[in-house]
Amino acid sequence: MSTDQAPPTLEHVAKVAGVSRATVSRVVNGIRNVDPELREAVERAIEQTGYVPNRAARSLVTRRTGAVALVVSEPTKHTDAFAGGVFADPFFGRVVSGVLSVLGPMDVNPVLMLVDSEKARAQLINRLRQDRFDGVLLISIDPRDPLPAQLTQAGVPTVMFARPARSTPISYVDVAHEDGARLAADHLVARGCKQVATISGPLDTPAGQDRLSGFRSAMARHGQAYVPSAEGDFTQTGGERATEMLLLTQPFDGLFVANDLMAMGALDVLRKHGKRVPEDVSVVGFDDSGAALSCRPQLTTIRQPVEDMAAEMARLVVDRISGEGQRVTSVIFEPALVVRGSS
Amino acid sequence: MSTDQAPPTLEHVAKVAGVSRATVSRVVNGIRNVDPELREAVERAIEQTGYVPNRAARSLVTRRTGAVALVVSEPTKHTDAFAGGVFADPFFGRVVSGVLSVLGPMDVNPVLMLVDSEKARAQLINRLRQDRFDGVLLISIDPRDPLPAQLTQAGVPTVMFARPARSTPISYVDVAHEDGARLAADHLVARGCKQVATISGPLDTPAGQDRLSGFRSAMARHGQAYVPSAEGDFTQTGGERATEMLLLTQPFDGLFVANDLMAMGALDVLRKHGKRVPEDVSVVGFDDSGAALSCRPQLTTIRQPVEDMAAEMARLVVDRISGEGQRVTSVIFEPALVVRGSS
DNA sequence: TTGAAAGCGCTAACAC
DNA sequence: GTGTTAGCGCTTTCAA
Repeated sequence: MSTDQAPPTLEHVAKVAGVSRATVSRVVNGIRNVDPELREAVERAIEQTGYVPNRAARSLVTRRTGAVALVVSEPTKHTDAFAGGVFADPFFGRVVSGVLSVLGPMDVNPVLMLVDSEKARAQLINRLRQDRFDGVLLISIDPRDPLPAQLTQAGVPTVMFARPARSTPISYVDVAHEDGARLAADHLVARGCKQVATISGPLDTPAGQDRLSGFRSAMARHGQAYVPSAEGDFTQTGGERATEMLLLTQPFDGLFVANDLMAMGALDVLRKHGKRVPEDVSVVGFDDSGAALSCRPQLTTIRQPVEDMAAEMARLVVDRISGEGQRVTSVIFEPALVVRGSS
Repeated sequence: MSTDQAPPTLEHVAKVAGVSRATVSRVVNGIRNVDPELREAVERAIEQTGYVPNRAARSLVTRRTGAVALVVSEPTKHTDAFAGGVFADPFFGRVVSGVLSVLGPMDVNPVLMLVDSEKARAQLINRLRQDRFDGVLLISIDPRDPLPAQLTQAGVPTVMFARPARSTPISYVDVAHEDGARLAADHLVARGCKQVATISGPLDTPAGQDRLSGFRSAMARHGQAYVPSAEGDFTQTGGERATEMLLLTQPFDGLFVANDLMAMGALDVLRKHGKRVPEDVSVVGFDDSGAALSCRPQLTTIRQPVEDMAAEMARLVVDRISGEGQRVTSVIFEPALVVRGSS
């Protein structure tokens, strides 16, 4: 009855069932060529002993660990983890939630790793060489991140969340940024906006580029040839600064902001300048993050199905690991307009 | 030059260095009794071959995996992962960040697990019996969660984030809830509030209880014998409802809300009822979560050093695993008042 | 269809 | 101090 008794082994089960280790192994691994009677005997023995296979022993021979790494790759260490950092963003939790929803039931658990330095990157590569992970789920922030290319080259099954900035033969899931931007444009026009402007994300990121170009071309189709824009950095302060800039140039009655965090900043600045939202300026954000709900007025925004995307990302690695999905694949999700108070 | 060449083994290194496997093993594991010259030769050979120890092989013999589980234990599966769920809360990311800050450098990586059903719980216990984790970091939401007791009983080194509702001999980190509540009380009184009220958390949770009782006793010391209160559930809507209730009873010019999310809801309802914050009612929240910054006015709140707490939690498991910290321990952190616009 | 036996790469006695 | 050796628990040829 002691707690730290040695757990039952294959050998153990074999003895109880009166068969060889090999047979037990076959049953455990669901290999067909086993006499039904023996199979049943083995199953009873497993039940009886409470046998659970030892993963270390198994992966020593199979060279598979049944583990995938969930890697967050950030350019530099953020000193204040609270203010900066992906982790502070609820987005991270949503990814985790989506990933867990598919991996959990498969008995695969993601191992969390933060890569925020050269050293950490080397360590990750090492870990992979130790056979510690069968695959990698990668969230990369920095557009100049060498990690996607390194993982591809190392031959590690990898799937990214969002298309890498540098063109790389790697699988990823993403949202149709242009379509989202178009939804925003259509909505603003439908609300009667005559003169719209936009705050873009960093233009060295795919999301920054695509949301801007998508918005511009949609507005062009609506007859507005020129859309004033200011580049932001996806942070609240960045959104504030960009709004100030925009306010200096031309008047506008509609504003598309490339993410919710910046949109929050925009809301503040607009209020400070005596502009009422949505009466004077209609605002649309992007993401549908928690921020969209916590500001006043609540944000009309473009929803990214983050959990679904993360779930798909997990499915893709699992497929690649099992050898089913050999080719590099991308899965693009459609965003949706969520109308709230800001427009 | 092929990518999938078999990685170098101990044997390999031993041959290159001209010593036995045992010696290489000693060097790798930093055991002292090795001739400096040989040690150097071995180190060169390791460098040269690019050797990295195989964790599976190692843990097969040591019965240690060098992995800890980061378990989030929720009562039931939340259908809408976005709205509900711990993961949507930025708090989760902050915990992850803190945990990673100590585990990362130690080459230990947390394995993420969500326990939201009986089945998942059984699976976790199984995983532990497979020797897959050396320790567990547990975030438990439900006050009736049997997991803390189960892990204790199973003899797994476990450290919890926040004191368990059911008294259990288990290690944990927590914040001094009463002290935080006292800070809030002192602040409200200092701001000139004459009649304060409070919205508590669920009274079946330690946080709910302690913040309420701490606030009440601090107010008693300030001469306010009775503090009207309404019980909330730590959600924004819960905060709204509780505020409505409170507004029906007696007037108040100061309000302590047991967490920021509920405080946000309170802000909305107060505004709706024509109460200005902080002119008519001073509001203080608890947590200093992202929500505190994203509402208007920004929340004066009691800051929990979540990252530090999480980091300490990680240190505690590591100590317990290495056998240094054998006794059940608790580490309590002091909260701090953060003054912003709401009071 | 089943069993015997050879390792997977490592650590830890134990002998030298 | 160093090497030899016996496993850790499992999968997987290879014979039977």
